[in-house]
Amino acid sequence: MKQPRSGPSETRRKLLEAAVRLFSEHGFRAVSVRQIAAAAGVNSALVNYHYGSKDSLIEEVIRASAAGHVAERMHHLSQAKRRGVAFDLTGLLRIYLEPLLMQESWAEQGGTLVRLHGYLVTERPDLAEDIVARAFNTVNVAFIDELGALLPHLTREVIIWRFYAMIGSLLFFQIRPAPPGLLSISAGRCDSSNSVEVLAQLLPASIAAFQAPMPQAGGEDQARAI
Amino acid sequence: MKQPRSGPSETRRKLLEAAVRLFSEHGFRAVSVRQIAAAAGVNSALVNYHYGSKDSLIEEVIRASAAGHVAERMHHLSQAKRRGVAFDLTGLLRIYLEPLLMQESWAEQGGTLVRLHGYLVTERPDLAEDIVARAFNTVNVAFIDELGALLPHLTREVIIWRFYAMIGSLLFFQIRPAPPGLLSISAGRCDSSNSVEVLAQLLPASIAAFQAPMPQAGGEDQARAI
DNA sequence: CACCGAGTTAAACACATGTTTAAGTCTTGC
DNA sequence: GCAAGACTTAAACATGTGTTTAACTCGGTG
Repeated sequence: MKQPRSGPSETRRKLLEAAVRLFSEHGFRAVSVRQIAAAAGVNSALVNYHYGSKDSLIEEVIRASAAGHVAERMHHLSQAKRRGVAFDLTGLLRIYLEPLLMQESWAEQGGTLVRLHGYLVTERPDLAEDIVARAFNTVNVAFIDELGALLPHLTREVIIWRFYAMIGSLLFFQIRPAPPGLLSISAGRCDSSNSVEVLAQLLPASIAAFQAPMPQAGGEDQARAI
Repeated sequence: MKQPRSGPSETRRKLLEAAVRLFSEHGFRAVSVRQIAAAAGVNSALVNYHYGSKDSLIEEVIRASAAGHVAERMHHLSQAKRRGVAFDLTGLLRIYLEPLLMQESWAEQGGTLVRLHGYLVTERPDLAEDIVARAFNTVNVAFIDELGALLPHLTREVIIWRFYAMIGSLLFFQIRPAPPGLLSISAGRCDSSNSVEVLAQLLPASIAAFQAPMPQAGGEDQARAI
């Protein structure tokens, strides 16, 4: 009646899946190794056996979650470039944001990767710089390059500032449950768990933000003027 | 040679100060009661004696940190309204953002309150809705009202979406150390620990975002079009 | 068959956590 | 002076953490 010994690294996969789900729902610090093992239905010593340590598991979770998305977005980008299509700002930002919000490919529910990224950045800044650089820098640089080509009136620095501002908004909207106050202040009419709506709101605002003129040099003098 | 018994609730104050500093630097989950007591130079049982529990201390930390800022911003707002001055979008957003970034009044270093808010939202979503509502809703609603008066082409919902997008960017830039990739991609030229620079970058982009036209109705159809 | 080694298990380890306890100290008001 | 009570202390408590250990299972190979 016993299952045939589940093929090598069958439980490895189950552990990774459980870890992705739990980490993306509650963060890295709030989820224990034992909870992950329980969710995967295996002994808790196995995460150390298969992944060495919790930190290595975290690293692997991000790596595995990011790989598919990065590939997908790079593919869309090069495809759009080849066809010479979608190279207005709207098309470009859509290619960047849509996979992150809709998550058609890798996992079922949307936003998993974005939330993992957010938790990593806030809870494990010691790991974040390296992991994020490895996982996201290439795709981010590629999009920043394209943004630079479409926005010749901006320096690269300003583009980077605005790119990160957009990521910040995206991360904030992906917090679960909703960012506190969003629902109550809007009387329930702004629901950030509706990814389609988030995209519809974020896109035109981000486009306008990127199209804004250069900030005036010497922010010092400006900033004091209140 | 012993200090005269430090007045009642002298250590209460020391505990709160240490908690604000440590929580805002490392988050709520990463800082233990014992670390706070050690930083305050008192016995670790005293945080439970004076504050009841770690959760109550967290609540008090946010409440105490927010009180000064909220008052300051409401004061600036009503003052500007009375003088009929600064009521373009730039002036309004400056009144909102400047105290959060510069933090002239309550604490020395900038961004403390913003980081506390960010950690609360990501690490303690169970406490966040209530605490944030009590601490920030009045000032946020006040600013959203003024934004609505200045942006008659937008519905209130859209204003709320864009307001929260701005808060998300702000939170992201206040992460310490810098959001991973910001420094490396920009080769060190974008430094989010420079609050003056953050304000100079965030302000024109947010202004443009608020001035953007209404998003087209029926985001569904739009969003699928890739 | 014997055996190797990858996989799995329950138990233990060493330590950190938030909180409580019981005894103590000191200030204050009567 | 002395009792009431706010405050402080070291120690213990109960639980949870990541990780390690030693025994064990079992399929595949020489």
